Formats: sequence, structure tokens, C-alpha cells
Amino acid sequence: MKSTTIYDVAKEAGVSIATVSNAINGKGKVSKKRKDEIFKVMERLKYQPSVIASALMGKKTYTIGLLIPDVSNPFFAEIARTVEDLAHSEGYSVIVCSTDNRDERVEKYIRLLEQKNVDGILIGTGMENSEILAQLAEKDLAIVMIAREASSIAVHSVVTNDFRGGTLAAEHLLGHGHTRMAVLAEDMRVTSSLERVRGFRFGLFEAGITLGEEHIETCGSGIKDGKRATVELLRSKDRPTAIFCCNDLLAIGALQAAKEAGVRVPEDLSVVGFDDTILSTVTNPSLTTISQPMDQMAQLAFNLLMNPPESSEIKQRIIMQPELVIRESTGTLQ
Amino acid sequence: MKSTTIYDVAKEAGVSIATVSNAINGKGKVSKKRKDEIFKVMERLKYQPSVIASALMGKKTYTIGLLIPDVSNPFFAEIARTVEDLAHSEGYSVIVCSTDNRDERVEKYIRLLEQKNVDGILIGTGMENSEILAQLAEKDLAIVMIAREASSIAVHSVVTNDFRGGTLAAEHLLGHGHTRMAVLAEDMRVTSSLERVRGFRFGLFEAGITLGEEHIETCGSGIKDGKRATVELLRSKDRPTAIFCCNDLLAIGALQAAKEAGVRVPEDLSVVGFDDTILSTVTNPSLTTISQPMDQMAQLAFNLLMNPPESSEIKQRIIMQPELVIRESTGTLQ
DNA sequence: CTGAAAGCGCTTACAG
DNA sequence: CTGAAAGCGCTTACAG
Repeated sequence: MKSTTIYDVAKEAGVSIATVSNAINGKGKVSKKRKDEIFKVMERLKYQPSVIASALMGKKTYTIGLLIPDVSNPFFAEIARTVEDLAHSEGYSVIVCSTDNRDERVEKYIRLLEQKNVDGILIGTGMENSEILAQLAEKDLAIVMIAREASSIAVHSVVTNDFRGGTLAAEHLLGHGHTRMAVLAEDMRVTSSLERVRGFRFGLFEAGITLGEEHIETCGSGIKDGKRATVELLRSKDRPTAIFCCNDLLAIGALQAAKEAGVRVPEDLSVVGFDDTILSTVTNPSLTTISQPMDQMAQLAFNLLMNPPESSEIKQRIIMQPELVIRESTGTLQ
Repeated sequence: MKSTTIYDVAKEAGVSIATVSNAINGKGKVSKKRKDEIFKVMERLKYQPSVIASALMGKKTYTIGLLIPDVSNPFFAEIARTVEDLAHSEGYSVIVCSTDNRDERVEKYIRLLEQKNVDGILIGTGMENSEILAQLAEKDLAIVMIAREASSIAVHSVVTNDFRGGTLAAEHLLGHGHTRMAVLAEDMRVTSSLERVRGFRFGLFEAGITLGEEHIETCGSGIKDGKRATVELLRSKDRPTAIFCCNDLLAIGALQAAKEAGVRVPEDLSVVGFDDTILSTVTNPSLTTISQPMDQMAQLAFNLLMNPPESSEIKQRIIMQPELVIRESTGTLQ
């Protein structure tokens, strides 16, 4: 069943398609009477303008792309939801793209999004090779990075002060008297993770404690990875009394490893996560973690995407402050 | 910067745009030599065909819509990821639509998807008013329901035997000697929840136990809802010794309520969830739950969407079997 | 095997 | 205020 087109309503209303188009878009001048007539016909015929056709004429597609490592990771699922709601309220749809932080996927997705003429891309994924981004930045496609750094490429970005987040974690742990600590870092592609580690290290450094390379475990970013790495740590002779994990998933893995090893949290081991996802409220003990103001970040990023600043040469970089959320997984050694 | 069009490559290759189009689509006959030439030019010019333009000619948009209650709910986030991967591997993008099970949202999203000419819609959301669906079913848009029933409307669907799932939960709990049980049901819009309750009831009935209406709490579908309802239940005089929750989120709420009330799980109270999301592995105690073969379901639903059976009059209804996953939240009363 | 031409459903100057 | 016409970037018969 062919759907009704602008021709159908034009014929039905006894006007030209140009007039119908003008009426719909509030362009040109159309007499009130004609306009009412047209709208009545549109209603009767259940006419819905084709986004495809109007996009072909250089109008928007009312679609944006959201690149994230993985929607099934609660942190990104929450971002996706927020972005989706914002977009929806402005008539946009969002195409979700899980990249697993893999360059081929990033590249393939971006190409797909370009072919579909999306109006903008929100990038919250890490990537090895920023060439892809560099190429993108040269086209006139709107791009905003969210919760990730765009090393050296000129794009707008909304990020959390990850360094500060790491330092917050360090200070909290130091406050509980810990001195032998370890870090679970995500893999090198995610720049935010690196910053967190740096910040953590800096916090310890300020307190006169050095965190050796051997106490930084670079693992994946899932629960299993965190568990595996923690099993290692707990086995070592100078076992740490506290672990800072660069995301909540890793922290949960740490919790599980501790439980299996009979190590009590927080009595024998403190664990700090990052992101403050729903998961951190669900574990037992619940997770002390560093939170980012995700809703605000999504809001700002979306706005930047839709209404880029006039002077397009200057790229904005909005930095949000993280917060320490104290729950049950941290405490003083007993 | 205008992107390169088929005209650019045609001119560059010294052929007509028709020939370029044919070469790309493998239509008509184009001599090997010309074809090679054309592809070389395309590469050089970094030509990417416009999906928009070809969609306007009645071709596919290579985009599908996924309607779910909420991407930030891990169960649906996992579905979204699976669907996304399947779609992506066939060159499709997926527009994720979180409906909160609210009709206005469902309606608005569907309209949006129609205007964008998506090639199909996967529906995993509940809705009060099936009229929307009925209207949709009349158009020639491909639709498949996943993990939700389409009451009385003729559409393809891939569902879990929710009734059986409820019964499995009942049998498991009965096996541990429980007799005073309660149910946390999601709200009425989600038909799957109703089936689960019915199945649970049936299981008890077969064992000669009647589950009164007063032991069925209809709440929302989030953690908070589950917690609130459980607080109520634990307060009642003939407090239940086991609770069957229609999803994992509710079950987690139950766990939290129990913890706060000093009720031990599973010693004093058993809790069974549904869905087997990542959350169920993360709680402490971890959650006994009923799992659905989500990957398979997504796979089947996607196939049905892309390759609907010939005789389009007959709608398929694929039913998957749920499984009991025993973890730590259930046991014999002590 | 290849190209000229029509058309998909819109929007946008441009006349009137 | 309103309409005829061109054009967006493709695909598809139809000739040759």
C-alpha cells in the first residue's frame, strides 16, 4: 500500500504541492483559509511527510549517531537513554553503535552514518587510531565527544575531569589509612582510564606514596577482566589493601574475586569503582565509586551537537567535576 | 564541503551515471574493464553512495527500529546489543526507542520510524492500546514482536514460554519446602508478566497450594518498586518465605528490602527473579532466576523481520523454553 | 554492453 | 498569496 504523498494532499486540497509544502513548513505566505484547508486534508489522508525526500533536498534527517563501546554496559546504556530522551524531545532519532573500542567497527559505523546523512555524531568510544576522527573532523558533519578525550583533534567535547576523579579516589583511600594500593586500568585505548590512573597516582604521590608500575594492572573492561586481575593481585606477596578500579565493572570483578578468596570487603580490602552505574548500588557490599554528572554531560553534548557555537574554529571543551560517592566497599583496615 | 556524487564518478570515469549505478549494484551487464575502472575512480574519489537517495527510489533504508521499554534496563540493553550486532553484520543500523511502556511514546516513535522509512520494526515493548499496532499491521511495514505478546494482532512473534517460566519458579520453590509465597508482578501493560504470574500460580495449584490475590503485588518494574513492595510483604503478619519476582530488577529490590529488614536470604527468605540479566550475577547473594535464550530470540526475530515467510497471511509465533538458573538467593528455610 | 530520460517525494527560488 | 519548474542523488525500464 503506497503511502500518501504531498501530491495526494495537493490534489485533494485543490492547490499545488508548493503551497502544501509552504503550509507545512510555515514558509512563504499561505492564506489562513488555504492553510486550514490543507491541514484538514492532511489529517484526513493521514499524510506524513517523507523525511527521506526532504533530507535529499538538503534538509536534516533528524537522526543522530551515538558511538559507544557497548550498550549492554550499564554506564553506556544510561548515557544512551539520556541522549535518546533529549533527542526524541527534539524530534530526532538516535542510531546506537556499539564499537567495542575497535577501530574497524568505529570506522564501519561512521561510514554507515555518513551514508545515511545523519545530522551529527556523538562519540563516546575510545579508538586506537585517531585518523578516522581526523578525517571526520574535516567534513562538515557535526561531532561532539562525550566522556572521552579526542587527543589532539579539534572537536567539541564534554568530559569529566578524570584526573581529579582518580585523585578523589586516592584521597578517600588514604583517609582510611591505606598505603599498599593497586589499580585496575582499562586498556590503553580509553584515554579517560589513563587520566584516572594518573590522577590516582598523583594523589598518592602528594601523600608521599609511590605507586609502582607493578601495581597497575591493565586489563579489559569487563567484570571477568576485573576478577581475573584481582585474583592475581590477591595472590601476590605484598597484597594490596585497597584497589582503585577504573570502572564499576572492574570493581565488581574485584568484589567477586575477593569473595571467592575469602577476603572480606571492606575489612580486609577496600574497593573503589568509577562511573556510579546502577550496578554499584546493587552489589553487596555496595560500591564506593566516583560519579560523573552523566545527565548534564549528555545534555551539554547534545546541545553542542545541535547548536554548535558560531565561531566554528574554536572548539569547546567542557569539563565536569566528578564526585566521590561513599558506599560500603571502602573502610579502614581491621 | 559537498560530498562526491554518482555524477562525479561518472564524469571522472567517462561513463554515464546509469553505468556507475549498474556497476555498483551488479545489475545489468557492465564490462569487466569498465567496472574495474569505475571502482578505481570510486575509491580515488572516496565515493559513498547516498542511502537517502537510493531509499527514495524505493530501495531499503537499511535501518530498523527497536522499540523497548528502556535501554537503561540491563535486560533490554542486552537485547539491544544483540540486535545491533546482527543488524550491523547485514549492513543495517538500529534506531533504539525507549517507550517506558507508554502509549504516547510508542505512537510517537512509530510515527517517526515510519516517516524515516525504516525497513522494519522490532517491538519488545508493552502497550496498553493495541490499536496502534493494529494500524501498523495494516501497512506493509515488517514487524516482529520480541519477548512480548501481541494480543490478538496478526504479527510474527518470538516469545518465551512465560507461563512455563513461572511454573519453573514455583516448582523450584516448592522443592525447597516453601508454602507461603508471594509474587511481585509488573504492571498490567506487560503481558509477559501476567503469564509468569499465571504459570507460577498454576505450579502452586498443582501442588495443592492456592496463591491468593492478596499475595500478588502489582508494582512498577524497577528496583525501587520491588523494594517498596517487599517492605510491605515483610511487614505483613503471615510473611511469605519466598518471593517470585517477574523480573530481576524487582528481585534486586526484594533483596535490598530483606537486607535492610535484617531478613537473611536465603535462610529466612528465598527470592527468584526473571530474565537472568548481568545484574543477577552481581548481587550478593547472587540471584536465582529464570533465563530466556535472548541471543537466539533476537536472532530469530531479526531473521523473521528481514526474511518474512512467503505466505504472509500466516503469522509465525515462535516459542522458546525458559530455564531455571539456580544461584544463591533460594534455599530451604532454616 | 551502455546511455538518455523519467521519476522517487520533497523544497526552493522565481514569476506572476 | 500561489504555482510551474528545476533539482536533490539515485534506480530503472527502455532504446540502441
